Amino acid sequence: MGRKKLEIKPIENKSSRQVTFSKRRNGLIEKARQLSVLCDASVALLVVSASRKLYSFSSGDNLVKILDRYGKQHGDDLKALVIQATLIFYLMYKLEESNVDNVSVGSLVQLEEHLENALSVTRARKTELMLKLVENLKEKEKLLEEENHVLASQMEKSSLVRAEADNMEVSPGQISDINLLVTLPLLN
Amino acid sequence: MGRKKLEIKPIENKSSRQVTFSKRRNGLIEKARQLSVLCDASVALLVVSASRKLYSFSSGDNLVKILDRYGKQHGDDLKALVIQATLIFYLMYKLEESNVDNVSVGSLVQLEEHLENALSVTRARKTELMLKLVENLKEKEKLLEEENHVLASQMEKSSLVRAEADNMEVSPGQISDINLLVTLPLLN
DNA sequence: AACTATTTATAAGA
DNA sequence: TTCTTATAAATAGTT
Repeated sequence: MGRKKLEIKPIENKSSRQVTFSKRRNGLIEKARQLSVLCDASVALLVVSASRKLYSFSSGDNLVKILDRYGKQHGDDLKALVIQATLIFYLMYKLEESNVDNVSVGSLVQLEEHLENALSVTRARKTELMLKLVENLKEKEKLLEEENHVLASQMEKSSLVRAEADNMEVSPGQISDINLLVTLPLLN
Repeated sequence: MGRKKLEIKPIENKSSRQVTFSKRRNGLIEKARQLSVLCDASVALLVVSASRKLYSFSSGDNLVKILDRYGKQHGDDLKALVIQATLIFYLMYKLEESNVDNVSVGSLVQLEEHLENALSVTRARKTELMLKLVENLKEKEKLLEEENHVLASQMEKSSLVRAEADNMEVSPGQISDINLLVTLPLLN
């Protein structure tokens, strides 16, 4: 929306990229603010420029509450992780916003609690996944061993059949289907 | 931008609020995407509706790298906390994005590491703040004790002065400045 | 979900 | 950066 239609692809010219960034960043933050006010929504926005400057917006205190409720409503572990993380993000945003010297011990204690929670959820999830992984591997191992066993016994049979074939004339009809099935994989 | 100018204040009507939320949320996410593409910026956006549904956007993998570099450039503890949190937020967003069953043990191990880092930074910061707090309190205590001491000795002097005044006639010139200074606070 | 009259955002220029 | 302005884009109210 300007004098010309702009394709959405990286802007090559450095100075016009800088100008566009400045304008659109402001626009985006304003839009985020409007959405939160108009629709009673909680919005957290984080923008990092190419030159590594950090810009952010977050709607009021109710975010923590809403996310907390959201977390309770959705029992899923992984979602809970996201909620935890978002809480932490939000808390830290608040910490950054306030003056460094005004950071209360209380907020840090709260933050520590959130981190510990997130950590324990993460560990539980990791353990669960690893147990599943080990189980799967054991099952695979078992199947492979069985297959091996079958193959070995079939190989034995097959060599017997070959030995017989070396020693005597056999009509085609006498070669069993089983022996065919076994010998085919052995060709690979 | 519509048939009428809309004031930026909470929309009362439930259904039009819902419709506006849906439209503007999509618009916001699209704008976030455009900014990240046009200007080589990293953007993370999180929206929680009044009905507690979660919508989010995050630009590509480079966010982790950029934030990491940003963190190194800005040594400040508190900023580092924000970076850590943002990393966690980003990681968890990525986790949510991928299918639950596809979450690798590796990502969770990585996440655990990040959480542990954030936790230790938080603890260090908390300890530091508490030590400062204790120091400040001790200093205050010391000052108050000194003040008390001075006041007590002055009270003693003052009562002596009063006793003298009760027992003898004194000309105005004989009341020393020191005694005046002492007696004035005692009037409060 | 579409439509469309308006408002709003913004690209280019200064 | 900041302002201006022509134009593109978003969207409020309507169907």
